[in-house]
Amino acid sequence: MNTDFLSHLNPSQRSAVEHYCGPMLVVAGAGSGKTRALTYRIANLIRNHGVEPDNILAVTFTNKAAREMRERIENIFVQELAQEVHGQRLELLSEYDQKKLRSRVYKSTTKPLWMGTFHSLCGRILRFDINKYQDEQGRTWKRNFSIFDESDVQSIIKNIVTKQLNLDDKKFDPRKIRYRISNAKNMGFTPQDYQKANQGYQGRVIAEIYNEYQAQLAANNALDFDDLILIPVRLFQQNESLLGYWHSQFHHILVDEYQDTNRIQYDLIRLLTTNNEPNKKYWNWQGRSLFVVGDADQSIYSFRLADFTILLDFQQDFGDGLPDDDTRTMIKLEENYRSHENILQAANSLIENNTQRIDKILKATRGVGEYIYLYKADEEQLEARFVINQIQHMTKDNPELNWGSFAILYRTNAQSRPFEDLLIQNNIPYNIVGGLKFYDRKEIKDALAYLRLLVNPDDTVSLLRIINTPRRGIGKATINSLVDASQQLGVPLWEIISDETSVNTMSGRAAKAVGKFVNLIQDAQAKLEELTAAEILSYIMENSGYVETLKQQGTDEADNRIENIYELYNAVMQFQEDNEETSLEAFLSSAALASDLDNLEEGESKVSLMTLHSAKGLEFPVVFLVGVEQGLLPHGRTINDPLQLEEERRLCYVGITRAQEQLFLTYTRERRLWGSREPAVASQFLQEIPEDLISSNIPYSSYSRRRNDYSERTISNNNVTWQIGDRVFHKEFGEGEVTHILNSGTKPTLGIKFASIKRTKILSQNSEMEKIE
DNA sequence: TATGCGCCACTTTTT
DNA sequence: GTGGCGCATA
Repeated sequence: MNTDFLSHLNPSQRSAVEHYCGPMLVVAGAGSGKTRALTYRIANLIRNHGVEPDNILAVTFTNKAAREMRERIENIFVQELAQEVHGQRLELLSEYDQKKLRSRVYKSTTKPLWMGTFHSLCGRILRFDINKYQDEQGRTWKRNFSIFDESDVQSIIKNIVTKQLNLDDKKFDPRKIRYRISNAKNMGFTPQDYQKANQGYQGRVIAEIYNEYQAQLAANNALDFDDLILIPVRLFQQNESLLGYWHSQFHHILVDEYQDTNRIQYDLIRLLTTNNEPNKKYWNWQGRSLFVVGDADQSIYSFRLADFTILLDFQQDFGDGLPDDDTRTMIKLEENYRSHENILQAANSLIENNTQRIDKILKATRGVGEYIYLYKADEEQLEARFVINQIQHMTKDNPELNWGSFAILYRTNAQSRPFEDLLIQNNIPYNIVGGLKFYDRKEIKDALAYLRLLVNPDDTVSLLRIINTPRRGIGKATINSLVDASQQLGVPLWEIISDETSVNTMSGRAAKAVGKFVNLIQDAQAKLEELTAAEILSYIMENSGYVETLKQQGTDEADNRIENIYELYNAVMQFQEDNEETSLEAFLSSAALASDLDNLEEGESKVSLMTLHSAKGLEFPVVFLVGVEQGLLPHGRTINDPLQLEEERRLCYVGITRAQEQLFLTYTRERRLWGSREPAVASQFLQEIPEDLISSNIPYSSYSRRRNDYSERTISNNNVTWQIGDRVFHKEFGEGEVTHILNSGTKPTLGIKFASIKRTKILSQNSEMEKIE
């Protein structure tokens, strides 16, 4: 058995990769090579244990991560095949031979893998089996279901609140209700469950809205994001033989970013792993494994009910039934291959302030590196000016850096604007993740609505979106009477308008317009079999007059929209090239689940701008973490809740650990919020980073300024006065010397160098330590 | 029936 | 500062 390809893994990575059957938790710190462990594990299962690729289920956090992992696995096998078939390295082969080998590996190995996000994988399962599902009210769905996006969902809920139930949308804010419903689904609650758990008027009303919302989803033959996971779980709970089928399909299950799974995702994994085995500890691991990778310190999605205690409980949940031995079912990866030591020390010191964590320390492998630079700007425009200046100078002086080496990370999307403005002014190419997504643009949503309607005529939301777009003389009055008819008969709107007798009851002009629209859709539907998805798109955009109407407008905006539609056409073409399953339906699913991050191309020479959440899993040579201020990071909404504050700290930790070579932290004196200027205060997190790691002598800046704003010489608390140089005795760490005094937060804090530990400790003064006089 | 203007709330993070 | 929505007007 050839295991050569595992030779460049470190011992911990290697034992994770070579673990065969049974449960395994890999606690993988930032930059410790967890993606590598996952990819090599999958390759190893196939290569050395003869596991069939389609018996492997691998859950990633983004579509992009899935794509990258697939490529990496493909490379491993293609390289090996090159040796085997041609006796030389892949790079030395002709392009034709390389392509041939790739396509062989793709067909036999990477394509059959079940790899993707929870949402995309569940979507795939539902395309097979959703017709077997019935909810507690007897509602059913068909396999050509639509996936509604957030704005579709918002407008449905708003409509239920204000129109159907005549409620005050101040008291019942549709956004908040949407959030409640989403949470309920992520807990696995039906409307009835929700009402049981939330007694009283509020609970009753929300349960009623939730119920009506479900009814409308069913009427549209549509699902929301949460349903994609909730419905498979319910389906598996109600249909034993179906669960049995999928359980025996997936022999080896891998879950990345396990700290950010929520209850319903956990339920799904548990069902698939154990076949709904009631025993608390699952034991039947013959030929099976569950391999999860995560880092509780990087759990940043609790707002969508991610719960890192699921990770902490893994060994209890999936113990192998043998006497407890932590090391058999857990491996820690603590060696960091990404960042310089200064950066890691800053990250370690920061995260040590959290109480909710497994103790884990990142060990540096890459040398000390430069100081972390801290910069205070007068206001956010100057903060942006500073960052862009640094980027320009650094690229000029360091040939190894290009625009793609830099990332600007922030807490909220709204902070991106000043950076974007300056990047545009200075002709610096950039990629921004978030903001207005491609698939959220009006013209793209319109085009997709046409396509959705073709595939799923029950999708009334899409139908209403485009029935009079472009204008074709079907006015409000006409639409209202048709909608009334469909509601009275309990029949989808499309059935009403495509039925001749009901159209005949309308005025001649309206009837003619509706008839023409129905013909347009039916003609396109008739072509679904013979034309490709891309051809259908261009057919419908042409024959509906959509593009023509834009052309007539002749404005820049209209031209832009036309270009975006071509862009969509290109996206469909690309999809057809990349995937075996090229149906319109498959394209629509992937478009609905596409995230902005998926378009971020690595290797492009562009500065990256994104939120800290989006940056998870990425790395950059130079990182600017901007807006490190109280109210922003930690965010103002979290400051009063200790648990949420810890999550903000983890978010800051994620930001810091993205940096490979160089980290800049910036904040401002004053920031514009909703038009008015507000004074800003340095983030409390800055005080948790040892001062000797930080410098304010910024390399390329005339703005450099001494950093003494929050460093005092003495501090008094509980009648004890501390100054730098004082000796202390600490219960746990022993003797040490005060090296820093930090005094701008709520609690006075000391930096202390203990003889017993290498790093400077940042501690608030408490009973655990005494001053030695 | 289409357009345009003014008002409101909005900013936490996303598959 | 801005995007979506409702109302008034031609």
